[in-house]
Formats: sequence, structure tokens, C-alpha cells
Amino acid sequence: MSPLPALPRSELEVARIVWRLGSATVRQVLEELPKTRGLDFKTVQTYLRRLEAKGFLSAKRQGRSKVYRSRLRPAKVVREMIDDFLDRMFDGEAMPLLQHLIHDRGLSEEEVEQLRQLLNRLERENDEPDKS
Amino acid sequence: MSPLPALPRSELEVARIVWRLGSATVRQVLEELPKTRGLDFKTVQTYLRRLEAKGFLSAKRQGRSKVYRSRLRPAKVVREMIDDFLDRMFDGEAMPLLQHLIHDRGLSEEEVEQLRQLLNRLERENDEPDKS
DNA sequence: CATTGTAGCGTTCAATTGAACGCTGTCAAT
DNA sequence: ATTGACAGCGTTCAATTGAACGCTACAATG
Repeated sequence: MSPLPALPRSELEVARIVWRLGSATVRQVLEELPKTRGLDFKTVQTYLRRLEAKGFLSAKRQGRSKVYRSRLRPAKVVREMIDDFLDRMFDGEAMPLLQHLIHDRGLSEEEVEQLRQLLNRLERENDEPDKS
Repeated sequence: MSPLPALPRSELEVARIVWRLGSATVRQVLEELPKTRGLDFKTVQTYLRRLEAKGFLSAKRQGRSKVYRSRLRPAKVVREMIDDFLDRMFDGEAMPLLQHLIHDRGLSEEEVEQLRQLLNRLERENDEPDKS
């Protein structure tokens, strides 16, 4: 229930790499970062350490290295961050954001189609309640 | 082009009030804040000062008070913040966010309908190019 | 066995952010 | 004219964040 610690820019960037790889050492994360990013090994190490301290990642020693992995379901973390963003920007309302996304940003033809399908699927699920 | 200064939580909260009111003094902003927020007058003053320094707001003196108003189109600022969020969370892709919003959060029946209409309107606009 | 590189740990440091003062100036009522 | 009450300005202060060291441990290689 406690509203998740802050997950600032740089730490998020690193966390997302761990999420994507499933598990990773400092070096692996470093290698996944865009070459242009130019972060130091020690810096990445610091961010991973902080992510562990905040409870986002867990780590276990493997030989001389430490292997980090996600402790929380990434989708859940993402969800919380979206909720938080919604709160800050639109008092928690989803519609204004959707509106901005659709109206203000050029969605590609393809994206529009996908979106439409999402909606249809949702309607079907609504009509015919759980059948699993 | 310069990517807009950071607009952190508390400052955004204050900025949004000014956006909503069109223009406001420190005291007006203070009064619009939820009573539970309990910010000091001076604190709000500080945030407004910072917002002005960062170029989000402009201020002109009116009698003994200062009246703040938005210097940038709020919708534009919002848009930039959405883009930034998208970058941080989903490498700039809108789809994953839309998916999360629709699939993960319970949109109300009504919201779904509104959304569908947004899509339809968009299609119409696409078919028949600008005629304004 | 000595050397060398890589990893971890603890620390540091500047900038930003959340929050609030103290001093001064001034407008407004006694 | 004097006294307040409020507003602005500059300042402060702790916590967080972006970024990076220095020292030590150790494991592999010559």
C-alpha cells in the first residue's frame, strides 16, 4: 500500500534494462545503455544499489559479481507510475490524457486500428462475463 | 526548442492552479489549494517565483501584490510533459500507454463511448482533409 | 607467486526540490 | 502620525538525484 518510492529518470532507465533482460549485472546494464549515454561503470553501480535499497530490485551475489533482478512486477510498477502521472497532471482522470494522445499526437493509421481493436475486445469481454 | 525546464510535483500543482484561474496572486493560489495541503504562504510564493524564473509564468505587479499568469500555452506544456513521460517509460511509443490505460485501468462504460467517438471523429477528419 | 584488472562498498559533491524564515516596504485603519 | 497586517525579496536547509571516486578484495594469467 505504501506508495512506492520515487523512481527518477536515471534510475528508471537502468531499471527498465533489468526488467527487459530479466536479470543483469552492472556490466550488462552498462552494455545495454546507448553508447552516447556515457555513464561510468561506478555510476550504473550506484543506481543499481539505490534501486535495491528502494526495493525495486533484488540482488544476489554470483561469483564476484552481483546479479540484479526485479523484485516487483514491472507491469505493476509501470501502472503505479501512470496513476501517479495522471494524478499530477489531470487529477487522476484518464480521459484528458487519452484525448491528448489521440488528438494532439499524430497516431499512425496502424495505431488507430490497433486502438479500435482494443476497444472492441473490451466490449466483448464486457458483454460475456468471465468464462475461463 | 530547448526542452523546457523541469516542472516538479509541487510547482506543477501550483502552476495548474494559475492555468485554471487564468491569473492569480499568491493568496489566490493558496486559497485554491486543498485545505489539507497545509502549505505556507511563503512556500507558495517561492514556487511561483521559481515558476517565473523558469519561464513558465510571467508576473506583473498590481498594487502591492504580484499577479501571475501563464507565459506558455498550458496545452503545450502538458504535451511536452506527456512526450517526456512517454520517452522515459516506453521509448516514446504511445501504444503501450494506451494499452495500459484501456486494459489495466477500468474505463467506465461512458469513457469507452467517448473514446470510440474520438476515434470516429479522427477517421472522418482523415478521410476528408482540411476544409476550414 | 606477483600482477593486473574488475567488482563491491562506502563516500563524496553539486544541483534540484520541498518547504519555510527574516527583514523590509507599504497600504490601510486608528 | 503610528501601528499593524500583509507582500516581496533574498536566504536557508534538509532530502533527493545525477554522477563519479578511492580503497579494498579477489580471481585469473603470465
